[in-house]
Amino acid sequence: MATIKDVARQAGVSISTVSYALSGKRPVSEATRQRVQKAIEELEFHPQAGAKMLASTKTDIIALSAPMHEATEPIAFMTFVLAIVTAARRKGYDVVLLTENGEAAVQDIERVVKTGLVDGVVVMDVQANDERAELLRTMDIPSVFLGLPDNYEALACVDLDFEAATRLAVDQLVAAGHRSIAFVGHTQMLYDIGKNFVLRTRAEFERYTAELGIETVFVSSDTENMLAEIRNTLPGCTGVLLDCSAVRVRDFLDELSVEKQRGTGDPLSILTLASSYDTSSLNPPLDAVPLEPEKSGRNAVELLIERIGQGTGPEVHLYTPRYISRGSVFQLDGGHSTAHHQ
Amino acid sequence: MATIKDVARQAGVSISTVSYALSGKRPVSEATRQRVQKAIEELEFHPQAGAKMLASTKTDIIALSAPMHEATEPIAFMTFVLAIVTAARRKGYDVVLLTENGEAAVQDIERVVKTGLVDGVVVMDVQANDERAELLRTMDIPSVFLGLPDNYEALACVDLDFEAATRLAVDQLVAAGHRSIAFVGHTQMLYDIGKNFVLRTRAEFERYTAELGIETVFVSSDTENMLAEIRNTLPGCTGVLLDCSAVRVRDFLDELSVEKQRGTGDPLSILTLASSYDTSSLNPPLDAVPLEPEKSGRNAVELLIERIGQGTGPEVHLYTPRYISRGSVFQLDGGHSTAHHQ
DNA sequence: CTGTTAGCGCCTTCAC
DNA sequence: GTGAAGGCGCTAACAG
Repeated sequence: MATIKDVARQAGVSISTVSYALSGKRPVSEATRQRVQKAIEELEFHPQAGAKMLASTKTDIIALSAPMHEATEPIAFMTFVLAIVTAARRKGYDVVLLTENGEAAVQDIERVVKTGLVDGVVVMDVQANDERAELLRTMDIPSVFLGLPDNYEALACVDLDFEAATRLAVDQLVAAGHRSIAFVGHTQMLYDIGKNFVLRTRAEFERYTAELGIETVFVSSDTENMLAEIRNTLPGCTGVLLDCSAVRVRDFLDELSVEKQRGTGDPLSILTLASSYDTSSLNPPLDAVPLEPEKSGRNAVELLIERIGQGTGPEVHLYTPRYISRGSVFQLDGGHSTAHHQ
Repeated sequence: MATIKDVARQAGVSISTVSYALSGKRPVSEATRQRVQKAIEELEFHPQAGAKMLASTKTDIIALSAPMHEATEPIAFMTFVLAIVTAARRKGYDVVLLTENGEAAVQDIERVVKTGLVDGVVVMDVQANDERAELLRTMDIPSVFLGLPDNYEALACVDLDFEAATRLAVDQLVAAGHRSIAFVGHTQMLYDIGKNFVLRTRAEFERYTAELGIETVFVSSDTENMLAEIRNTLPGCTGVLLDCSAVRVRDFLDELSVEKQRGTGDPLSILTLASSYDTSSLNPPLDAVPLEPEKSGRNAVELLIERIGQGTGPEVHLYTPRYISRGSVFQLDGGHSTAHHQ
């Protein structure tokens, strides 16, 4: 295995020149940098990760705390992980994946940080009362939360502005003339374990619709026949906001299609909220206020790396929701589709 | 940050004694080991990953090559990743996740290996003609493939025993009285490019049914209407073995449901072979000889770690198939469901 | 712009 | 059963 010493000898320069040619932390003349480069290639030199870590306390590795549990949604999980790993690699970082949850997640983070394995931590699947927030607040290592814990003091977080997203969705329905709206939420378990954005979304829906004087009903996606439940509880309902898993969205559409075949039930305007899955290939394609995992994942990594370099203070980045129109929200009176927005 | 030196001083022993107390590579008297342990806790000592790597060329990290592409199935991906990370952590290893595919996947593996970041590599989503096989064959680092590439010479692989799985599936149908069985295979392309397990499964089906004197027909899942093809070619057919993609399984069930509504066609016993997807939530739920990601993922990691320790030769581990009964295979004569197996 | 050199923290061979 | 000491390969002062 070739070492930096071999490269130095081969290129006829000193060890430090090789090091600086590699890191760019000191100017190196073009001529010598070329000779160094040539030697590196000839010897197939690869800087040893361990030696670099030891000497510089930089590892070029970040930890991704992605706790997995019963309620983990495969598509969202995969999309986030892919976005984060891809963004990290683009910046020259590798990712160690931590999948434990609860107390074990805390211990894993503690371990990789204290042993100096990682330069920073990305926290996925943030709970309202997340134990990892308390840990990282006191831990003197850069971290970024993908989601907003209740107490986000002294933390860096990036998240969709769920309140704004909820209002945006409601606004679309209201603009189309709807005054009686159903909200299909997540499973009861998610509310119980205190998953933050799930709670915030539902709360904002209720607050905002009340403010607008809209009639509403909440249906959790544990409900066997969600549509029937809506029809029974809120007979005048004309719009539905889906804030649940991709699977249950599909189930809901199935129920709707059965209803349509039977010829019962008035048409419903439908849109999905905070969807991390693709709503364009559903039948019918659905309007959406998407979660955009790729975007937030990338943002989180970039923010983290910025902080690894400079170590700035706490900051919460709530990104503005976007509305994607696919024709599943209809004007209530005229029966026309709403204008298409971006 | 406490170093091993601090621990040594605090415990009143030498540095090497601390090191050996930690690694257990040399006997240490119970008394001193306790003093060392106490000092470690008091100082909150955490061995530095980089220093350990440099000195020992052991990293306690493995790479997981889990290429992600358009066709990646979220559930299978998540299940495999979880199984692998969990198994690795249990053995004291961290996992760096590599998500690139194609040539970039090869380069990523090369990089983490050459820089000495990892002690071994687990290869997921193995293709018939996988570029990573060629790389790792020549790479002098322990690796384990989750799946069998065409050329598995000099490699360690863990996979389902597809021959045994095929026989198990056939046995179930035969035990239920079926003597005329259809085999719905993969697309013709997969057979043409010579994908290993696909060929072996089909070949074993034909060999074994011939041995048992069973009447059969093979239908590739390229066939437009698979069911009609079976009805035409093998009118007496009473059992179907599905060895194709989840999508085509669903299509087949749809064809069957149409047939049932028309009232034509005798009932068929159905079961899936080597399914990595959930067959319990299909309609109807299907008997299965599953692929079992959790099990093979764990096996792969354990085999890898064994090889990191001892570096043995190539080996192919084919694990024994399991039969899951969900009532989709009926007793031919009495019309009773078969006994439920584990 | 380049070279010299002292560590980084731990492992491990050698001596006792 | 324990200690002493020489690296592992690289980074980053310090010195020109």
